[in-house]
Amino acid sequence: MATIDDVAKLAGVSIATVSRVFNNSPWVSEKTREKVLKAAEELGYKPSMPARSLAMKKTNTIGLIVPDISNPYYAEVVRGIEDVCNIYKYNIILCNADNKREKEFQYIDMLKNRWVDGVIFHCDYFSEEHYEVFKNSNLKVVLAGRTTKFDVPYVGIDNFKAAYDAVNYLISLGHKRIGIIHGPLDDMKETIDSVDRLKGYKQALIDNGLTIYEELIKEANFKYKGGYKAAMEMLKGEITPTAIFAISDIMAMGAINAVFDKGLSCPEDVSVIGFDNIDLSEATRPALTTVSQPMYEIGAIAARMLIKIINGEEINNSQIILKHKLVLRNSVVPLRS
Amino acid sequence: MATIDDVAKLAGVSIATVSRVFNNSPWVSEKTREKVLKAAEELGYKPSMPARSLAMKKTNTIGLIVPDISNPYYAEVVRGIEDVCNIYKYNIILCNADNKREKEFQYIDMLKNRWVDGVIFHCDYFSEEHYEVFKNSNLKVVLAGRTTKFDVPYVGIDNFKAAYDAVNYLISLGHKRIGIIHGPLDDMKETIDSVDRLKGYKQALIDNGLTIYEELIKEANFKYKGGYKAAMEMLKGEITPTAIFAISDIMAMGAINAVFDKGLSCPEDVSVIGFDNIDLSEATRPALTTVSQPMYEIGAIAARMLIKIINGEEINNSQIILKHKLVLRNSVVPLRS
DNA sequence: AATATAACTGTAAGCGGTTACAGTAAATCT
DNA sequence: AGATTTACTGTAACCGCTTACAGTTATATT
Repeated sequence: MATIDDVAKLAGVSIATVSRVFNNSPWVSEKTREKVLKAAEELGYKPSMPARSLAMKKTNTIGLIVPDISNPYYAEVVRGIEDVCNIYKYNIILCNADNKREKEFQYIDMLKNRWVDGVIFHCDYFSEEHYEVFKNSNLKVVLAGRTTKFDVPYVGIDNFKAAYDAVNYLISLGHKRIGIIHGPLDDMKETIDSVDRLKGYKQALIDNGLTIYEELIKEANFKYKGGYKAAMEMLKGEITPTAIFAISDIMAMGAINAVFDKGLSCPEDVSVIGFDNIDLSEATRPALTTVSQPMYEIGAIAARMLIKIINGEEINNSQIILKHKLVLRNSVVPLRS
Repeated sequence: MATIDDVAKLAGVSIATVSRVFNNSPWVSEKTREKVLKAAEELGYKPSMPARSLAMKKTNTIGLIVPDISNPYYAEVVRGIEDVCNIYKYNIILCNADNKREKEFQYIDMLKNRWVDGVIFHCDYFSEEHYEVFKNSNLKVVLAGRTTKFDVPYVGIDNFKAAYDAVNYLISLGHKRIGIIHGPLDDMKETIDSVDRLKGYKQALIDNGLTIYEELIKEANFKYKGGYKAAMEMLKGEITPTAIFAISDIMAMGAINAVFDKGLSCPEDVSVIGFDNIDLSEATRPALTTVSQPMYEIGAIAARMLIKIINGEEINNSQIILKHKLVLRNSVVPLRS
């Protein structure tokens, strides 16, 4: 690979001048600029990022930590991030934390050593420990799809409200025995999707004077099979639901199939409502009614915010709650009397 | 951030010694090693990757170019890559080429400037131009999920054979009017998934003495909606299929729903077979019969191969064809007579 | 004409590491 | 005891780039 020295030699100038040309410094005569560009062209020269990073203490790289890239929700968030990074010439180091705390910290460490300009962090729960680590390493960070009580920028949604709305909608259609399939709860800490959504569910029941049946509250793992099993158990119980709220679309797909495999029909016997509004949520039969999260925007806005922070620009509001909305399809109907 | 100098000073040794400690050189006394480690600990020192990359001309980074990360197929391949890179301490720069040639080349250029140690390239078609670019830049590359006639390492499957097997299976069950939903053909170049699978489809029909109906050959875009529309059109035609081969599971999901929405039933009236065996292929009702690709392995093996190449290890076979297999579920039944 | 200014260009010192080579002290050999 | 080897440690050059500062011209000002 040709280096800046080669170009300088061939163009008959100093390396400083070559550098200036490639950094669009205005203090270069047109003639020199052309000479340099021609020499560079001839040698196929492009500045070396590692060298440049070292000299400028800037890598034009951001780290991206997600729990599981094979989950369609995250994949869509990543698309949003990718698109804006592309515009601003940032590159992304992908870190799949595999839902493990330990791996998250490993990755944070690694990203720090790599001098990434910032990181977008999509975790299940932003703990005090996380906060400390980021603060001490003065790594710039913004949370995607997650909120927190700490003073850290984020862009997410109001999970409590979203769940509340979903359940309220079911109640408004006459449903009284409403089941929920949630995810791992992790000590009931706030700002965990599962916890907030479960709370929203309960609050909606309470506010409408309905009973909370523990038998209708099941935990699963955010996967298709988990949703299927949880729904199956619920349907086998004493108290059977007339509607099920699954806190991810994938789990809702499992629930719908469980309803069928139990010999019942959806939505006639049991309504099912999901969460996320992934691409495939319209592919189920019945098509899935769900709470839509703006996944792409979460990613895009988080990326844009991070880049602003990196550039030292002023941010008016660094804790952003995006709007969710109900997407009505066919998996939910009024309770038949 | 503490530098090697700080550590050297605090430990009372030279920077060379510190470097040796961090590179596990055997020529350091135990006492010195401990001193250095303690000093490093105290300062929170970790070697800077950019500096190290520059000095060693090695970044421990690989580039990963995929057409679309939000496609579950790629997501799974990426998981395989991620897992082995993690083991060997490589990091991944994610490049979403968005199915655009131009972006692919842009990314290749960028990866070169970043001195990545190698790239895993998952493209639709590995052209001569690609070949030249990689050869001239002497960037190490291995193709994932793609084969080529060029002398470039790859790990993929035999798409022709896989499609042939799928269609042959349908024929063995008595089907004669078999439709196919393929993807973009791009001038019928070989080693493009769509082209090879379409050829396999045709060959199976020919070898069994069956007619090829042009009306039963539809193009779509590898998405759910595309599969739905293509199937819909096919079912509205003069000659209606008794079985449909969709060359991706997502499109097969669309096809199944099209069958239902046409007032027919699957598999009783129309059998549907997919391709890939993504996670959700068991979530459809009927559960999808499909040709399984070892997606995770494609990624994992490609990554392992690339790392070997980077390390200059000898590779006995650098063009690997993995086995596909039929996964029989419920969306295909024998033709009723 | 002498001086000040503007418009460039080059020199050299970093950035934070690695590593060839040289140097030193202790241990072993003859 | 002197020579040789072993085990470690330090010096300094280098990786490819940026940039402060110091020139060097050419042009404008007085």
